[in-house]
Amino acid sequence: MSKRRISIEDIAKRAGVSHSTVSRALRDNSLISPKVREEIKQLAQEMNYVPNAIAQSLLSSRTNTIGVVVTSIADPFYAEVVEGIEQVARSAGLSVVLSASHRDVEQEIAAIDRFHRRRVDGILLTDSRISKQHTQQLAQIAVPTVLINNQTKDQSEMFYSVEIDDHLGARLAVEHLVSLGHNSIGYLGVGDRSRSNQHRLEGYQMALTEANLPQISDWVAISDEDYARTNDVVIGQKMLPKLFTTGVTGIFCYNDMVAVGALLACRELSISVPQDLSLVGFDGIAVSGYVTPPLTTICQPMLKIGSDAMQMLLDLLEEKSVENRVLSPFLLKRGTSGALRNDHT
Amino acid sequence: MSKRRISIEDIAKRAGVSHSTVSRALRDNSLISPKVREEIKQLAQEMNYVPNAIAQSLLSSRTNTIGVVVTSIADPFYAEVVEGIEQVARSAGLSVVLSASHRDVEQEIAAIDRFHRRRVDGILLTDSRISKQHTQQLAQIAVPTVLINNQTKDQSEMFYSVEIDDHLGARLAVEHLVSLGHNSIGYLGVGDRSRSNQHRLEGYQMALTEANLPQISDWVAISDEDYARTNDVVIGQKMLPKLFTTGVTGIFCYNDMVAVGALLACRELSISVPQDLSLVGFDGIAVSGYVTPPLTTICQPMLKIGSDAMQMLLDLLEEKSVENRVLSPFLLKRGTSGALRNDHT
DNA sequence: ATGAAAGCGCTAACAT
DNA sequence: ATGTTAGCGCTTTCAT
Repeated sequence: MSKRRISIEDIAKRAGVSHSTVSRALRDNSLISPKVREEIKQLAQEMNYVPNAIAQSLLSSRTNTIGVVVTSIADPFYAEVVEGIEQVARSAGLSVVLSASHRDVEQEIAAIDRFHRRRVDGILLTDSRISKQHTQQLAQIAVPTVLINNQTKDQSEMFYSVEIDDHLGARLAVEHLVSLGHNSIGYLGVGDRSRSNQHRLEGYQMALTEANLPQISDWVAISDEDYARTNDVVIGQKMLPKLFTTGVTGIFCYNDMVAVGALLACRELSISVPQDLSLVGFDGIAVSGYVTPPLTTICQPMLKIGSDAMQMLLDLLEEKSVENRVLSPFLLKRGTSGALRNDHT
Repeated sequence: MSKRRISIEDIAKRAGVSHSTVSRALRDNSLISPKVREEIKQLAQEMNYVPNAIAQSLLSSRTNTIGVVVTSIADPFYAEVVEGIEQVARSAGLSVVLSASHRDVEQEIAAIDRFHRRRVDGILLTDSRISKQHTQQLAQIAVPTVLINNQTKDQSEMFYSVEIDDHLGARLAVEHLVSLGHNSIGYLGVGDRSRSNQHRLEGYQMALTEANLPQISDWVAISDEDYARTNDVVIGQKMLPKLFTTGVTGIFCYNDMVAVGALLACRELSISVPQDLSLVGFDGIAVSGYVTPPLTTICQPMLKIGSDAMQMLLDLLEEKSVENRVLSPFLLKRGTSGALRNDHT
């Protein structure tokens, strides 16, 4: 492994010209005579010259790189979002540096800090937990930043954002259950996602109110901090039994993984879905279509969330003005929701 | 968004010292008096100085960055592998640049080329399809490269590699079915994964031979190119009906997604699994545990594949000698495999 | 203990 | 049309 790579200088020597001539020839500068231009290009090819993007960056103060923070790379939801990000980024000639935060503010800050040192051109933060105090610290860095499904309540006025309409999604879920005749509808949520969980809970409550349905506190089950580190399927599995005993006939779950867990618990307990209990998830990740029965769920346009956010970042880089986006989820009716049985007590 | 960031020079001016003093102070050079060292550090803090890794890289010819190519970011298998990669990379202070190849050689080459321009310190290629001719082109670049589950048959002598023992995995799958009493065992494979599909098929055949079981060509179904772009679940779904009519009682599927597709097809056709048909998958991705019944599968240690490969890369960067690794998969017995029914024709 | 100067590989303004 | 020079931000000799 030779340490030094071929540089523009090396080519210049071999060609008997100055390094700037080489630079110009390689960049198709019109001032260079077509003849030498071709010669130099040919030579560069032969010498296996690969331009040094680091040196170019130092000069241009553009790295053509963006940083992306996800909670976990193996998270099927954000994997899909990142897929959307990467597609747009790549076609714009930008590389994606990926880092995982594991829903930990410290790790998130650390990742952002590494991005800054690397002088990324822009940053995309998913499920961000940076609070106001950190914001100040990050504010002066002055790198275009777009938040995707931001989880902090207070500020978004500093950064741009792309979000899903959690209120709407929750209402769609509950309204769907209501339309099937359910009137004892529960919510199975998670404790560690502050904002989205909060919004989905609010949407759930609003929908119940509008439908003139009762709200029983026992019908709302939010996993406590003990489960915060376990995965969502386990949360669903553990929480379902108790929630079911409250007599609910339909449950809106925080997300698909929780719903899958709930579904597994139902099988364990011989609760028939949707005959005994209807389940609605949220996200629309692939796995939701593979379980039995396939999950009725509120779909987020995952690829679009990613590509929209990335497009916003591109616009920001070109100093265009952009507007925050709130995308709408939609109901995908599948097998886990059904009409309320008449004989249900 | 101010264009110019705070530089070491700016701090130097404010501190009334030279920029090299600042550099030394910041790097804890022992020659600097403790007093000014602290003063300068303090000042840097106040001025929100963020060191420019680009400039450092230009000098050190080390970017502390590695490039990773995956087929698709949203692929649950490689997502898990990348998770393992990123964990090790991060704790070693390296950032991960991620790119998707979509199983296309051109895109793979393009990604590698971008990595080279960016002067990544090392490269990790998953499911690589680069053939011998490309290898030459890539050889002179001289960046430590580790292949993960490489798909090209010919060469690996140029690069290091971490692989799963596909032969072993296939044998484990078939032997499991044999041990359950099956003697008409089929293979459901995919057409576009040259090497791993080939190896799993070979392992299947070897295991059958060793068990003195018949090999009927109709029992081997490999999806043709038409399905190459569709996802694996669809492949399983489309291929199963015909394969089932050949009278097999057990099927070893190329991977979990194919097996999930096969399982969905079975439900469609009212084929009971495992009563009428046993199914074995490969990979051990999360979804395999969520379907009904949960999939019996051959597990690959995905996180370990990633972290081992990354560790190899780290060793390579430190000029240590490394050896290729072949990891062993293992059987996870779950619900889709069962004893052969006596009344089966 | 600190400053001055060179140089990493490149681009661009300024000669010629 | 091409060469010379400066400089991006940093580290590292080499002086002092």
